Amino acid sequence: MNYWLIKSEGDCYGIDDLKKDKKTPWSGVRNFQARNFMKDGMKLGDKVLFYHSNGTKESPTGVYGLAKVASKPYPDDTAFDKRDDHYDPKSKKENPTWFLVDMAFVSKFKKPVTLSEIKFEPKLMGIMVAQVGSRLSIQPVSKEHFETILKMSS
DNA sequence: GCCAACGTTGGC
DNA sequence: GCCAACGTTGGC
Repeated sequence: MNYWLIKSEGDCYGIDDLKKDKKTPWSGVRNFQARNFMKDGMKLGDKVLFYHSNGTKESPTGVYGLAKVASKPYPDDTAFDKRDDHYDPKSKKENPTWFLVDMAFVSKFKKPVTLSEIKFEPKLMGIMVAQVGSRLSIQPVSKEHFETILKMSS
């Protein structure tokens, strides 16, 4: 079992959207490191922290809930679609550049674990998402860090 | 809205 | 293969 953190702009596609959809293809990732985590690292059933970036005062940046990996990796079709925001002419159907997995809703936290709380918690020292300039949209999380954040959410 | 940090591109 | 320029992310 591996643990992950995925980022989404909360007002673009947030935990409530995932709750409504129950399951969604995590499309549009156009970063090689993030792709490799989905393609080679993620296994069915892996647990995932759902993080909202670009928060506001009303809904601050932080972890809002839990998801899980709900498929094996498969090609990201949005890369083939000229009209899609994430169209990538270099990705060919016969040899796709971009892969994704499905994410399924697990739970929404009663209260989010905000980025400032994450930075303040000594047990979370070194967690990637709290590091300056950490822009990676899919990050591995240690079991200890994962469980600490879960505890902080209740 | 600003801007620092980062990944990617492309000229050489 | 280097590195400057550019576009994007994301915290504030």
